[in-house]
Amino acid sequence: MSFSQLGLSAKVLAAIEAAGYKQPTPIQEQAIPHVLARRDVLGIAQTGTGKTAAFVLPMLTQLEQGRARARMPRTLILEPTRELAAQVAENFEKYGKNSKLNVALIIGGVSFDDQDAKLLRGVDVLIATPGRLLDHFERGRLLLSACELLIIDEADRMLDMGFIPDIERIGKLVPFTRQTLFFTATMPPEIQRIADTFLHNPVRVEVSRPATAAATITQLLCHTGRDPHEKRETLRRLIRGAENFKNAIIFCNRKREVALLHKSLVRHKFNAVALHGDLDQSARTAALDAFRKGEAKLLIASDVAARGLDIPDVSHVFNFDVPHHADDYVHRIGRTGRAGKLGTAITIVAPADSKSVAAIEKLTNMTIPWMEKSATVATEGDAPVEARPPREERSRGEHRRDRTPQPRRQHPDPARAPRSRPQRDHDEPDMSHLPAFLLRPVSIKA
DNA sequence: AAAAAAC
Repeated sequence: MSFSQLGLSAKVLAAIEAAGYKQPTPIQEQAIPHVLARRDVLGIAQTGTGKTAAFVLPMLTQLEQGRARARMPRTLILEPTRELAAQVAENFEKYGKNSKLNVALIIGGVSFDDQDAKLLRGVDVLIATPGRLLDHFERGRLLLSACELLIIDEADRMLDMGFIPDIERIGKLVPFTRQTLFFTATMPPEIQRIADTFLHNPVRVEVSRPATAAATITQLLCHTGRDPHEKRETLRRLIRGAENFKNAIIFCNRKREVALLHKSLVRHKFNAVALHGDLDQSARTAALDAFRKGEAKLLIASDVAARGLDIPDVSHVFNFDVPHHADDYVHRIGRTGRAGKLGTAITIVAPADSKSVAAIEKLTNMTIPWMEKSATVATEGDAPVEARPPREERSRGEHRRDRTPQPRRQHPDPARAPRSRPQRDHDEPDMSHLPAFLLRPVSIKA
């Protein structure tokens, strides 16, 4: 099957070829003809399946005819996060360079007036997060009565984030006669109910999880203590020892922890940027840009970056914290091993996390190996000596007395290891339980 | 338990 058989316009086919794509993915192959036939589509697909192009490409073909009127967008795409919205906008740039379409990105955290000016000029494609869209609507800067196509992307995530009331409200502002595309990764009952209210006689298109996800990602667990300093030390050791390292996303459960860890890594001369929802939008965009361009090797992030972000070449994902929700784990590690590339996902597990790990193993239906289990026992002399942290860090509540390094024996099952650790009589972590490949130092550009 | 999203 080739793109030329799907009914796309010549301009769009030329753009696809220029982008270097040869073959449609299963979701594109199944959805594009229905979208072009103006059917409603219920798409069940994860990110990484080519879902975005499955609606961008036929939209470009459809929109070649007709023209937008001031303040009346012709199509509307709703996304749960600002970064995802921006990413969809980039797709229109990429495939739409032969078309003269007006694309507007309507998200929070950036100038309202610039967006307003764009709306006034008339937009063919409006890509929005719900809050800012409703803001424009309430101020009377936007009418949805000429909108022919509504796309709800990442519906299950919108549900998680409590956006469904906003989405339902927006749905009522768009004419009943519109075409609707509804994408979700999972189909819990609540999402099914919402899909039923939004869609009329939809075609159901379902693709399995990208086979790439499980197969190309090496997953590992690494045991650590509960002390934050020790966790950070474990992380630094994992990064320095990572095999085939190119870059990494490091996930934390809390925004505060993202900021803290980012500071600490920068102090340790790592080339790191941070991304979470409390940063202003320019900082968020700058961080993501730097990471995408390879200027920053480490991206420390909250779950704002867990789903959908498409960075084709991430070699490692580290979970600094075990996610509380097992499906977040799946989304986080899916940031690596993309587009057929190999990836490694290492989760740092403190004693209190065993329940969360069990839930993840249940969901993924696999036992994730502990790094210790495949250990090649290294002698003390083999372990690289880690640079002593700079003074500032030691003075920030992380004082520890200098002690002679002592090898620590690993409990056979770290999840059941006694909670009270006998004594902390080493300044450097014990590396004797690590496989040899993790002990090889890797230099990271500062 | 937390993240995300509007001024």
